[in-house]
Amino acid sequence: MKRNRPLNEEKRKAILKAATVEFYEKGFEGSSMDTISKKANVSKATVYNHFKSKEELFLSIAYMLKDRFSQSFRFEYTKDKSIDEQLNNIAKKEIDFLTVKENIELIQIVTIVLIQKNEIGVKLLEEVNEDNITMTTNWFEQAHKDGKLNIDDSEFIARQFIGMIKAFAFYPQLYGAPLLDKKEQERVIKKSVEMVKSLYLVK
Amino acid sequence: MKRNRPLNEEKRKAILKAATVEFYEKGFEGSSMDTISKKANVSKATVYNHFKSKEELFLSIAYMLKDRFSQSFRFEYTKDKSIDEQLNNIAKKEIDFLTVKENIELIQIVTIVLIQKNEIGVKLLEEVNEDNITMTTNWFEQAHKDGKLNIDDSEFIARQFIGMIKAFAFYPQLYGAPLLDKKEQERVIKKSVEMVKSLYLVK
Amino acid sequence: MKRNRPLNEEKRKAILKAATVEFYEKGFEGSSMDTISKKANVSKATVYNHFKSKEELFLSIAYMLKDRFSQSFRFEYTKDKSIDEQLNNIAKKEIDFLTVKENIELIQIVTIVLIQKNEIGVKLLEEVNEDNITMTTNWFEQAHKDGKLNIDDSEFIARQFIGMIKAFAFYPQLYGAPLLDKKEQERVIKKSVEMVKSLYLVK
Amino acid sequence: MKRNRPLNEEKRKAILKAATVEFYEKGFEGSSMDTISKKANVSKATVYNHFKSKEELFLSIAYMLKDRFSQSFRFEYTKDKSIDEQLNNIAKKEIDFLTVKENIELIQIVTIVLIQKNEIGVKLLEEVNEDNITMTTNWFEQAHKDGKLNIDDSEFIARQFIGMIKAFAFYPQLYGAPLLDKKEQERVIKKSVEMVKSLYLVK
DNA sequence: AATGAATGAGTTTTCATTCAT
DNA sequence: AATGAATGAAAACTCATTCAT
Repeated sequence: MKRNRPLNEEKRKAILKAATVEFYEKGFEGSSMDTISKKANVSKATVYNHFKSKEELFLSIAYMLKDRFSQSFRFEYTKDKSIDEQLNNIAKKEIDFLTVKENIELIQIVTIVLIQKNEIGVKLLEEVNEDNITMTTNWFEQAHKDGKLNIDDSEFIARQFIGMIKAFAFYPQLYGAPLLDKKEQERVIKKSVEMVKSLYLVK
Repeated sequence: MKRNRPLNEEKRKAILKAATVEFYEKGFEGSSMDTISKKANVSKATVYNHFKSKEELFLSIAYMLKDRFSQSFRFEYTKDKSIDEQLNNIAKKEIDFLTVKENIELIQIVTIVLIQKNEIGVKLLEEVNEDNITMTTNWFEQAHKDGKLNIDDSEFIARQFIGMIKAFAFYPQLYGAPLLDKKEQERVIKKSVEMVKSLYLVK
Repeated sequence: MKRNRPLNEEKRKAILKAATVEFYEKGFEGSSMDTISKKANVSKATVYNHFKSKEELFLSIAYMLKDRFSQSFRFEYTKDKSIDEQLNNIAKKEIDFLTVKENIELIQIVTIVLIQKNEIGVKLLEEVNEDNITMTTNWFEQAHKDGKLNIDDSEFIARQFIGMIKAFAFYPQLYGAPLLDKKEQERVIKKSVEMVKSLYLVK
Repeated sequence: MKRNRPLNEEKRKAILKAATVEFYEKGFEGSSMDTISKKANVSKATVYNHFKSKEELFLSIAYMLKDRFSQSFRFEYTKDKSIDEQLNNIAKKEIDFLTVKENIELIQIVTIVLIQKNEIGVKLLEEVNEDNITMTTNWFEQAHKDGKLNIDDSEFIARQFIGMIKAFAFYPQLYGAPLLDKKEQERVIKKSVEMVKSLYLVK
């Protein structure tokens, strides 16, 4: 008469959810398949039916992160909008992503593994970051070509710009600092844009 | 007649060395006292004679980091030198510390633990970071009082300045990027100083 | 195709049996889960699947003792039988329980733990003993009310009566003396009953 | 400059004292030479200089018990005093010994080991008990020869008499019950003597 | 005689994974 | 697909004992 137990796809989701919480709270090594299965209200063997190892379970979560990021961080240079407006948009997109609690948690999870160099997921987080830089680099390059910015090394500027944002909105949070509130977000955006304009804008 | 076996202080050092490597490679949870003792060529019980738990062993290493940092990151505002020169010095000190492989390794070790929120070493790394910011904030405040910089929130500027440096010289390395070479170091210093001057210098 | 290996309930029984022997031979502290699992022909982890700690395993055994005792030591005062007959019955019940080798072993196991004051099982053995005394006290009280025995403190008499029996049939055995044979049992019963009658019977 | 550390014989005593406490609190298996040496404020190696093993240390303590008992439990039948007076004396000696906290503690320590059948000290406690019984048996035999008591099996009576006393003053205490106070002691003595007289005194 | 340091063997317990049903 | 039960391997930590000084 065991009712109320999710089946199939529901079980899969329950496992992923439980695992995310568990990995976030205890890291990869600190988490146990036993606890995960209990939290998901599912037998341990069922976990193994869905994910063939702890590593694969972890990777599934990591890829959720990448997908989520890829979807939210898309933009292209356009002549139709001012440099100021476009820079503001880019900064906003970045910050929006980084001020969602769930995203930071996912990043923390993956970061631990990445730093531990367990090989798992290393490429993954690199990819996320490079997507980020590449996209921004392209934007700066085109702004340069369009004669709006005075730039010699677009990738350096891209890293500088993104770096400034992350310096306030990401790295501290990685170490447990609280997410930025609206006002702080706006200030960071404003200051980052100002910096680029002040240093590189063609007058 | 067992000769050639290091005694006492030497064993302690051997253990610390082995543990540093082990923690670096596998993180706190991933490392085992068994492996550490073997790498140090010492019995497991000896490790426990010197450090009464895995946690204490880890903390001993973590405190080495803090000491090392505290000693190398000291400076004060002076009217005798130009803003430019002083900013260059601060940036250089920061980067010098961050381009020593051993320091980055120690930071990585502590970072994992910090993110895992194992409570161990949480305060420690916070302290290191806050020392850093406080010292720089003070410097900016005094430069402001001295009428050289046009500033409203010194702490924000301090974080912006240190953040810029770390964006190139620390966070990527935390994720496994190679340490900066001399040329790159100089460029980062130059650009960070330029940014501050360009935004806040009183002309 | 591993056949012939007992499953489930059989394993549980095998573990309990092995543990009983082990605890009996070496006491709680002296026994190891390793040895127990080997004796039960079961992996150590299996032992832990069935009993979540050494302590719980021990308690399971201890409670078997209590149940066994509670079931065998029940009686009530009745006017339909003579004092002599009833006292004989009580003594016999007590002695019957104490001349079963398995019972003495269980008591020995629990006794060690009790004396070591490990808290485990302390209450348990107290309960067993108090059941014993309470039941007998009640009997004496009713015999007194019925005008058959001349008694001022029924609990003292109960302890005296049970104490006499145990002095021969329990305490020496606790220290390794052999169980009483039939003849000895009868003599102890006879003498204990005689003592009560001689001291308290209303003539 | 380490002062205040006892030397030589003092160290020996300190070790014995610490060990007694430790064995009492945790039993033989539960105690560790490490803790004992620390409690005695002495190095572990020093403990081994005085007692070549944990077992020997334990035995030294056990023999203290035997000596103490032998010295306090001596008496002989005499025609010069009444049966009543002599029985009272015997019971008193027994109870006096059993109402000294230290003695009970020593007995508890040895009992655990005895029950665990670690072989250590088995003979020892048997000896103590047999001394006890033998001495009392002799007394009863002579009282019988002297025509004062009507007895067929002096050893049985001796066990009955001593058993009655122990039933109140020893076994419960072995299990943690509080020592008897003066009034209780007197009552037990009185009732035990009464029992013997009532059953076996020649009128 | 005394000790600080060292150690091999052992302790309880947990884990990722497999297997029979 | 789902599960209860089983397990080998490894984890952190402790212990009685030895040895060089």
